[in-house]
Amino acid sequence: MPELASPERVETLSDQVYAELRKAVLAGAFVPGQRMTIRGLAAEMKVSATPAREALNRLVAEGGLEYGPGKTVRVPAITAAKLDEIYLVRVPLEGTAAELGAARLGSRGIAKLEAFVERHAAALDRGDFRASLRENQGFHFTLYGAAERPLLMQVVEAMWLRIGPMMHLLYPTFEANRSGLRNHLAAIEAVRAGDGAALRRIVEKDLLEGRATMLRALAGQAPGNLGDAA
Amino acid sequence: MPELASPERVETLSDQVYAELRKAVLAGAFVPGQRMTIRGLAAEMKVSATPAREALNRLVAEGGLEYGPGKTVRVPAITAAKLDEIYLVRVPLEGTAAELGAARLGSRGIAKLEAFVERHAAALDRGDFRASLRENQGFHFTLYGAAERPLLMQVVEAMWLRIGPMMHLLYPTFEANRSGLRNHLAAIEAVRAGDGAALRRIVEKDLLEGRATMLRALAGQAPGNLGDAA
DNA sequence: CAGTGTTGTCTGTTATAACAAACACCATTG
DNA sequence: CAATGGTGTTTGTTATAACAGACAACACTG
Repeated sequence: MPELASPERVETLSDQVYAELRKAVLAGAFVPGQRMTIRGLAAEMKVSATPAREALNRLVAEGGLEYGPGKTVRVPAITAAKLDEIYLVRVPLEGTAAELGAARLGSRGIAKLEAFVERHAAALDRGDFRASLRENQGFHFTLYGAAERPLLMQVVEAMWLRIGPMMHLLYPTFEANRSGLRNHLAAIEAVRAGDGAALRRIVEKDLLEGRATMLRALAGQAPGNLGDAA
Repeated sequence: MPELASPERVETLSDQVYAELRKAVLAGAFVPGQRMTIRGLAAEMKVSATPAREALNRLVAEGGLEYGPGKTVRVPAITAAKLDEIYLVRVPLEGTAAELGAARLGSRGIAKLEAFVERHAAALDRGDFRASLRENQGFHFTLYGAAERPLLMQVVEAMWLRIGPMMHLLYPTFEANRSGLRNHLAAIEAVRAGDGAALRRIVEKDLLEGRATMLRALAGQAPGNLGDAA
């Protein structure tokens, strides 16, 4: 037996299209209201309609995309109510994930968190917004991932997927990002101190500040909202 | 214009198969470890492979089914760790949903809850286990649904979907169901009193008692577990 | 009798074609 | 010039066929 590599797990075309699409949504690559077509996606990814359709439907089932009028698929529009609801779920779950994760992060894990904070700061310094989002995301997911609770993680990721398209709202607000950075530093301190309750409070604060920033941006610059509110 | 009926919302075959399958999983109609094939489902529902495959994949994306070795689809197996994780999510979210729902239930809503409790009791009295599960589910979903938070509801439903296949574990334990009934009565009292905090505590108690019952049943009668733990 | 190779069936995957509905555009008509 | 009709294109939906891999059974061979 020359190779021990995974005997299962064949990456199907559907999986690849889905993964690509998901990554794009998570990174905020699409603007809310944007319509996506099966054949359009298929052509772009050089596959037939079947895998494209499947990837689209899978993402809709997960909540990253939604059905518009008829059966067109589009990037969900933003409303304050939806944003509130997302945080209604995020706050308790990510608080829990952080607490559980902190207990399992070794010094190795803490070092990874510090590296994320460092790159996050650097990205902000050079004004690279996309990179700062990526590092922010990496920090959170590393912390939560240490909890090794796949279901919890899956639900949290589903929430981030919905937040993705809202990210473009934050482009102008670098101060909020700076504040997030400070929260991350405080979180690392709490992890070091082994103070789970404090960590939860800090994570909640971090999330709620982000929520406030988004709500402000939403109220400010989106009187004519993109996409339908349905 | 002779008819004002919904001009959108065409129920596709995929939707129908999906809805049917989802209902079955939620009702605990499948035993964990059971394998399902695309063509088998297609034949049973008298459709071609395409809608069957789509329904299956949609349910997998939602977490109600899972991929086994290769790419076979099966009903997820039960482990204590998974059960714990489900409740890690359920407890805070359903507590929140209950609190929000209670504030919006009118006397009309309270009457509906009472009706569920009454039918629940009747089902237990005549030993109709399936009906008792249905009434229990109806009680919870009515309470949560009043909150009118579709996203919160969606996440909660996804959790119930995973619990569905475990329901058969509870067949013998009618006492636990009786206890659940008492919790529901207490919940109605808390709703009447407008005491959200108390309601949350009662809901949490209800859930954790159910969790304990399931863990006990799992430890007792499943040394040789069905399906793979993967 | 044990082992091995072959074959047939069943699996999911993917591309494709036929279909109906929705939509937009454009020409024709009032 | 405005309204209306038709037409062609694009949409998602579904069935189907071709395909490759997995698996089991069975027969053949040692």
